[in-house]
Amino acid sequence: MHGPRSDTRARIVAVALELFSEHGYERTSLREIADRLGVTKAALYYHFKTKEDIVQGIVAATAAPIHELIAWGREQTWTPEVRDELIRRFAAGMSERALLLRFFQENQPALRDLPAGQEFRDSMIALVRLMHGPGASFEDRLRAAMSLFTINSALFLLQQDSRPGADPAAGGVPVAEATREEAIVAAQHVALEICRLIGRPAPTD
Amino acid sequence: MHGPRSDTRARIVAVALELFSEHGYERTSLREIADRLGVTKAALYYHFKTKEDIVQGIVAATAAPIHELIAWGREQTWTPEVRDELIRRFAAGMSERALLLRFFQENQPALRDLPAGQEFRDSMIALVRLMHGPGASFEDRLRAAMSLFTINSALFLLQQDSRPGADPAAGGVPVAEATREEAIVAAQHVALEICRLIGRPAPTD
Amino acid sequence: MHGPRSDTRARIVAVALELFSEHGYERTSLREIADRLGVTKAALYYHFKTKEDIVQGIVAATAAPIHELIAWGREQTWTPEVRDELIRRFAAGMSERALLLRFFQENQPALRDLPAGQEFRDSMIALVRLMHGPGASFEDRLRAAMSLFTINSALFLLQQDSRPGADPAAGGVPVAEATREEAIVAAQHVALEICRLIGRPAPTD
Amino acid sequence: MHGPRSDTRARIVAVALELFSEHGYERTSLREIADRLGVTKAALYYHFKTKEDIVQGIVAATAAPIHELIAWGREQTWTPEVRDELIRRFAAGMSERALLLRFFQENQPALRDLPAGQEFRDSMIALVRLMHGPGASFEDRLRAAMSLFTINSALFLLQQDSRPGADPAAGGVPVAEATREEAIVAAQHVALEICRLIGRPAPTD
DNA sequence: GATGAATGAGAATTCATTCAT
DNA sequence: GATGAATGAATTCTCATTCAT
Repeated sequence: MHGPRSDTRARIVAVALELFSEHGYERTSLREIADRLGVTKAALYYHFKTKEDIVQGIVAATAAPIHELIAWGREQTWTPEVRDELIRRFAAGMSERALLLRFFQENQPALRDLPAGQEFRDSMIALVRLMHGPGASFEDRLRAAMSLFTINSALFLLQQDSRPGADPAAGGVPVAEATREEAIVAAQHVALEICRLIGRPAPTD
Repeated sequence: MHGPRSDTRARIVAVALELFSEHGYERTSLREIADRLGVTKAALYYHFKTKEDIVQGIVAATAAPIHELIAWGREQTWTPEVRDELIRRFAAGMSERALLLRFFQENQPALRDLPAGQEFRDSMIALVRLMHGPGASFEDRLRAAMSLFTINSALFLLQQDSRPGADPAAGGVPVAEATREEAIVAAQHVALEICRLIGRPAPTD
Repeated sequence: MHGPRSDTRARIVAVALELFSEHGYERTSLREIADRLGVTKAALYYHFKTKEDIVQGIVAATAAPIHELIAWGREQTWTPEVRDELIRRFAAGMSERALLLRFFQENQPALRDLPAGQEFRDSMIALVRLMHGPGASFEDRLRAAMSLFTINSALFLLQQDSRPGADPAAGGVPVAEATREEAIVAAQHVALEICRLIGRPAPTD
Repeated sequence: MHGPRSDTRARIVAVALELFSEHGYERTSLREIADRLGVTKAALYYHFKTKEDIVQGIVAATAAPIHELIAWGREQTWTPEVRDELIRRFAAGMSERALLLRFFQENQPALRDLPAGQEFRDSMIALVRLMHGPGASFEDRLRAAMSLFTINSALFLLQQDSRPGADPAAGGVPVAEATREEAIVAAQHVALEICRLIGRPAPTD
């Protein structure tokens, strides 16, 4: 082992993720990334072959926990407890992965054709399958998916609530302001609730 | 009445929505839109001041039902039945609005600064508020949001399942293939289930 | 006679001159002219074949007094008194022609190839010749030209003096603020002074 | 010393000034500049952020002598001799600055809003103030301005005289053809004459 | 006398990418 | 490990102009 491949490489990945998730992949130019790092565009090309390659780098640097989670899930025999544990573990790393999740959710068009994008979507699908177990109906697949998405959505909702421009009169009701920590706890609660609907008969509408 | 302002204008909106939702806002050039319509780029500029203005046109042409739904919701006094009815009505138009919803979900970075984007987000937030009623906790807001998102996500999930490249071995289990109609029914089921969690105490994890 | 060819035509000329002299020929689009008149671009094309044609229209509507002045000058036998009278008459109409003069001075690149531009320059040259009379040296031609330009420049200078952004410390001295009327009087004074230098031997530098 | 920042940068400035002063700022496209240099448009953007920025570059590369002249003038106590010396020094560099002066005189609309344009006008105003000294009347300011303009105008007049299209019959008199050198000498003569009018009582018209 | 709709040509600008040093 | 200089391809947008009605 010879330590990190290079400090700069890691810094590029970090800054790129930050800018991609904040302003979007297409709206972030390599110049912006280079500027923020205090290097030139050409330097980026020393570390990455293309802009798309930086995305690959981001995934490589961040996706390990999810792969581990999937690997773990595949070793287990499906039970409701395993299912709940999947959600808990998925929620556990959420805070660190928040940028990544946002990046993937909000940049689908750019990511659709990228290997990194495919890979990420496959991971999500794999997680969904692990959650609902074998032989599930479409309805159960949807429940499982929504349970996972809950984790992703909580921080998004939190952000909306604290958005300055938000129309306070909208809906006519005041809403509870939550902290980031409360949001994470709530996300896990709700996600568990939802995944426990799996296998239940649907309500009669 | 003087009929449609112009056929071309409406056709631009339709084609733009189609391309924007399929390939993304940034990846769709005005040339592509014009080509598909059999007109020149300059013709687009006769009808819309800027590319962003086309988005505004899309919203103006599509958002009416949602505004009506919000207006209806504001006239009602909140009850669980009203809440369920909101979901049903929201789900009702889903098929026609599928492109619009996808467009908004997958192009946040481009839409964030656009008036049309703000407006759409405000609409969603307003719906969330109408769903959970006054004095809701963050948890209940999250439940309401997830209930709405379920409608948006069902078609997304359906699409994944039928995606050619999908790794069949992923998760090790076969999944039920659903038709578009079944997906819509399932979406409403699950959305109702989730919104009925509103007000319940959270599970002990 | 059937009166003015059309009211709109005259209004186009007036508005165009105003905008051309304020923002420049190239920076003024036909849309701006049309908008300010409350008509469409296409309407302009009913009255004028091209944008350049509007310039021709401006000249046709404004240049008569200068042509008359030239005609008058050609009828006279040159004397210092005739020369002075040329300046006086040229200065007399200055206020009304201010926009036109400014337009021609500040838009040379656009006007260079236009017939209207040629014509205007020829008029100026003709006036210069009338001022210095036959057999003049280059120096005398320059004196005559500067005498004429003085009229053009006075309003320009006045405008600079009253410009808000003008650096008051520049040059370290306060300057006398003049009114428009004073400027016109001064212009004629100085122009006469200068044209009276014609025929004098040059100073030994 | 690290030599010229880049040869290309300087060549861009030179070619741009040439084309801007010959065909006008608006009528000169970046493609023309690039073509004449044998580079691509994008290369221009490597060296200058915008087209307007090239103008800034032109000024930066050419305005030093004028600034020095102003600085020198500010150090002197005003006397008629200082005033005359200002004109002489201004005239001295005229030949090299001819393009620049023409560019500024004939492209006012484009330059009006540019910092470079403001700066240039301020320089001219500053020179005028230095020429007439403290406590001048508007008339004296006008004399000072005309004296400076004489330098600018001489080459313009020369060019008119040698213009092929010039109507030889105009004014009915033949004119003395001058060489470029004679024009410069004449310009300084006449400019001095005019500036010596400063402080004189006006003629009775 | 005028409009609505459209075009063709071209402009400025941006960006990912390359490569010699 | 990195830079300076440059490119090629595209993009959004503007404008004078046309023409059927």
